[in-house]
Parts: sequence; structure tokens; C-alpha cells
Amino acid sequence: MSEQWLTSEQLATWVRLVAVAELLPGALDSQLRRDAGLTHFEYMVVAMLSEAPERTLRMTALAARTNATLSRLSHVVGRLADRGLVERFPCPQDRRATNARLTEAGWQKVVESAPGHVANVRHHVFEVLSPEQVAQLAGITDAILDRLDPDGVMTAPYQRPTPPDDATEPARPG
Amino acid sequence: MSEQWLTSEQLATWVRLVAVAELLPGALDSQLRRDAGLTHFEYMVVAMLSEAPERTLRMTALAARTNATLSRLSHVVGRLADRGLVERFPCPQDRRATNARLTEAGWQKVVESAPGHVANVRHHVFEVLSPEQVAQLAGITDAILDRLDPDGVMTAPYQRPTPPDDATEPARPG
DNA sequence: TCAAAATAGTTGACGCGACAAGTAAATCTG
DNA sequence: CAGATTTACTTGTCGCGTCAACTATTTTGA
Repeated sequence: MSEQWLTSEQLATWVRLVAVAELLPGALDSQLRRDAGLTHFEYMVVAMLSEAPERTLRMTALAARTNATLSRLSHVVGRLADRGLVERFPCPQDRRATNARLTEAGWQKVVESAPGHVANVRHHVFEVLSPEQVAQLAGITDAILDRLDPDGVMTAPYQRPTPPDDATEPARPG
Repeated sequence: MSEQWLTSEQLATWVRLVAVAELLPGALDSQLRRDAGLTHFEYMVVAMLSEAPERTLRMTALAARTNATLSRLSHVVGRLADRGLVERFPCPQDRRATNARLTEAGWQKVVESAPGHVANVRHHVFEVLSPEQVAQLAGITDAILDRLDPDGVMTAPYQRPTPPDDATEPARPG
């Protein structure tokens, strides 16, 4: 049981992983801040809404898609609502619940900011990785997320916001 | 030039990578908060000091080793000093500079909190990855950091805090 | 059927980190 | 060798996120 410490390979890998986890969010934030006036988290919120049917999601579902606590999401959606990018309304089916819907202004914001963001992601990540490395990274992050998010909250199945009664499961891009 | 969007493989990988970058810091923070009363960043600060000769580093060198801005580090070291874990004193060689030194209490804090932290890292990362995946991850994070930190700030060479005049380059664990 | 528990979300307070501005010492330059 | 620039921080402010507490519904279960 020399399970007390890390091997030097593990340590070297760990130092780098921590550095990425520390620096990547900042890099995403600063590009989006500068070009779109959004934090990366705010971008994720409006982007997830933009892909949902009726551009609407329940807070809990939106929290799952953005890896956030309900509290954090509530604060952020409140601010986005103040800025007119999102609107909130009570869910008719469950009066405890709240739906968040992207406004037209919010949709425009997504449309105009997505290309720059994607370019930034490509620049920082996919341009420097080989296709094999991308596949490896998928496997690695998969394994880590299994531990980090054991209940699979962030891969929660789609929850219809205000069911139009029929329809099949919509596509989930991501 | 279909360089506008990501392939579906890239997108799936990206979503997971972002989730890891979002959730990992929280997992590290909460274990250390609970068991040692330290944030992960505070832990890194005292851990880096504990490995330095004389348990002392200049602020700039410490910032490089912890992937932080000088401003952030200055605030955190100030708080750690208030708590008696670290002390600051002017660098004799360069009167612009400040040295941070780990106190005995700070050293004790590192000694008592390191095993739990390492166990947590093993639990969340190395227990779920094969040795091949660890090697792959090292390559991947290396490539990404090249872009993220082009000037290699965080891999800055060791800077002696208060040179005892002779001596060879000390070991750098990490 | 009705109380207890779980679910869904909001709110307020507080602490940390980013940004901008400021200080002071060292270094470069004409 | 004096002014200008760079380096090395520090400090104040402001915004965001976490935590704990709270409200309001829905569900469970004796």
C-alpha cells in the first residue's frame, strides 16, 4: 500500500491538469467578456436555451446542462433577465417550478457571439490536439466525470418545459 | 474552410472538458475546506512554499508556481499572513520584491492536510485512469498549456529567494 | 387524509478574484 | 547621470458564487 503519494508521472500530469483547470476558464471568460459582454457561464446559459425547444427550459434542467447549482443559476438568470436576454415565467404543470426562456435579444446575442467563441475554443484546444488526442481526451474526461458527478446530473435526460402534448425526443447537440 | 463549427466528436469532448474544468476545482475546494480550512488555491500556495528552499519564495515566483496573478496572490498571502501560516518580508537583494515564507504553523498545516488532499486527487483522477490514459493526459495538457500559457509563466525556472551565495540548483518536484 | 418529507427555487450575506490604479525601486537610454 | 520605462508588488472596488436560510408547492406514507 504505497497509496500515500503520487508517482512522479502522476504528479507531473496532475500539475498540468490543475493548470488547465485554472487557466482555461479565464481564457474563455476574457474572450467572451471582451467580444460579447458575457461570462463563459452566462454564454452557456443562453447557448443551452438557444438549443432547447421553444428556447425554454426549467431551471433545474438548465442547471444540469450548465453544471451549476440552482442557486448560482438563479442569480445569473436574474441578471440576464435584468439585461433583457432571458425571461422567467412559472411552469404551469408544476407551480414550484420556473421556466427560463431566451428572448429575441438573447437569441441575437447567441447568434452574434457563437462564432467568436467557437473560434476561441478551436484555437485553445482543437488546433493543438491531434484527432487521436481528442478521442483520448473524451475517454479521460468521461472517466473523471463519472467520479466527479456520480449521479450524472449533468447528463440528465431532457425535461420538457411546457409539453405541446405530442412530439418525440428532440436532438441534444452535445 | 469549414472552420466555423466543431465536429460532433469535438463538441462532445468539449462539453466534457468544460464540465471537468468547472467541477474539479469545486471538488478539490470542498475536501480541503472541510478537512483543513483551506481553499485549493491556498493549499497550493503553502504546498509550493513547503517545497522551496528555506520555505521561502518571492511573490513572483510563487505566483508562477500557482498559476496566479500577482494581485490574487497578494490578497491570498495577506490573508494567510493574518492567519499566521505565512510571513512576508522585503527581499534584501531587490527592495521592490517581497519574500513569502512559510511559518512553523503553516508547515504543520501542510503536513497534516497533504495526505487527505492526495487521497482526494487519487480518488477523483488517478483511480479512474489507466496508466496509458495518464500518459495521454500529460501529452494533452502539455499541448493545451502551450497555447494557454504561451510565455510558459507557470514553468518559470526556479528563482532563488535569498541566495546563500554558493549551492547548485535545487530539485523541483513537479 | 393529513402530516412529514422531498422538491424547486429564491434571497441575503459574505468572501474571493479580476480589474484598474497607485507606489516604489531598479534599469535602461540618450 | 537624469529622465523615462520597466518591474514588482499593493490596495480598493466591484461582481460573481457559495452557503445557509427561507418559502412554496408536490409527493409520500402511516
